[in-house]
Amino acid sequence: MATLTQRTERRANALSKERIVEAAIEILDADGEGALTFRALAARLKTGSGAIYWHVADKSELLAAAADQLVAGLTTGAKTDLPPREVIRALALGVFDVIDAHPWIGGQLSRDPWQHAVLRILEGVGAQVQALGVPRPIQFNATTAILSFILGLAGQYAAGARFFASGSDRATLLGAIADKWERLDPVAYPFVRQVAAQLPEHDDREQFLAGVDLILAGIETVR
Amino acid sequence: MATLTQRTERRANALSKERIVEAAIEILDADGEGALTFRALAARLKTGSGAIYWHVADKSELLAAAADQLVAGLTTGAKTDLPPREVIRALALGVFDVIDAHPWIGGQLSRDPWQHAVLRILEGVGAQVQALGVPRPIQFNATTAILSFILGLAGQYAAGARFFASGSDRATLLGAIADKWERLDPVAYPFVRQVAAQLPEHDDREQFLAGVDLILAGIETVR
DNA sequence: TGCCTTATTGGAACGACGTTCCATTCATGT
DNA sequence: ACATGAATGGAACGTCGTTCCAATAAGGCA
Repeated sequence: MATLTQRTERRANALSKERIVEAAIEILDADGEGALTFRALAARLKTGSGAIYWHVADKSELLAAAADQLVAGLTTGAKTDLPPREVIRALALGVFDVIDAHPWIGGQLSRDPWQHAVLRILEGVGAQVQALGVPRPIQFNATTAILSFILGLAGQYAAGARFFASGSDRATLLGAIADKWERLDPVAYPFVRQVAAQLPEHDDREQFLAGVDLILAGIETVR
Repeated sequence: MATLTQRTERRANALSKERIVEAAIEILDADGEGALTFRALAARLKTGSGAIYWHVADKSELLAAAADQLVAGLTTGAKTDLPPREVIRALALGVFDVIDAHPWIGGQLSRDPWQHAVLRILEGVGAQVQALGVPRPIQFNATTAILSFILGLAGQYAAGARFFASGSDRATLLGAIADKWERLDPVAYPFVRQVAAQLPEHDDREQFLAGVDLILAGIETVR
């Protein structure tokens, strides 16, 4: 164990999984998903790409570790003094805000449902579903329904970030899509044409919360 | 227009977007997402990769076209003689089955929510939500809730396909994950530990349908 | 019929990526 | 001091999406 303590300080400014993940998050936040390469990472850490592989198995492990670090900040600080329903809403909104602040997480979460970060969300939601008084046989289904909804939105949000990153501002691009929707065939796409007007002005966060509430309302009908 | 007709037959066995998309789907179905490269596509079509770019802008357009072709088969044959609730269930199950049969579509749908294939699903669900008698202001939110859930599951299913493709059979791998879940810290992960046992034996399709029903139940509370 | 024009083709080449490899460095226990 | 092994850094490999361009082949036109 003395060996272990020494091992972490063998060199000043030693490389470590923590420092690598930290640098990865900085790159991802600053320049998006596409900017995270082992070359860019090595440059930022002033080392070679080979050295990184001594601490991290591959890129997917690195991304999973980066996502887990940010999701952990959500689930460990959860409050339990609120009613379950409110805890779920707060947790879901927390995930939304993390994705909003770090859009690359959206892609990462929806890409691999078995990473630890997703497990944290599953536990956070599941415990509250249980506390909600949902019968045990359907707790799993109810929880994964909420989780799937969250991950679905995560993916959409990440795609949005990729899209809006390219130059023009959000309102203009959404307006362009709304225009396209309005010019669709009225016979084949009546609904899409109708909601096109709401697209540029709708609030993602509000819409997300509405979805969570809808599922919660559904869960309460079987409680 | 004569020119146009001739253009399509200028050469025998001429390359076309249709033939390219068809070949892409064959590769994707046979060997999965990772197998679709322009080199593999060119080899199957007995041409060069450069020629493909004459008919298709880039890989994302190709994937979107492939996904759209399979989703179109679902939404165009939709029945309207059933109650809206049943049409939504049937449509959702249709999407599930397409993803089940072609797991690469799951990744593609969740990666880009603005592709035409997703628009088709949005229209299919939205029209029925409308028919369900949902008040107009919340039709958009209700529809995107269902859509997000479907896309979330799509992403998870695609990840599952990637995972299960690697060697071992599904039951064994799920059992291994369940084992890992059961060995988690009982204080931090009580819920996950409890549902671990259900993991290897649960039916994805049934769980998916349960989620759809949950959201539908929630929608009916605001109808 | 023979040329000319242009859409289309096929494959070489480019730059970037994840990953592997390995000679080198450096703190440590002897 | 010196041998050991963890850790490093950068070259090199194979593959990918994409670009580029010389070669081709099928009309229209003389």
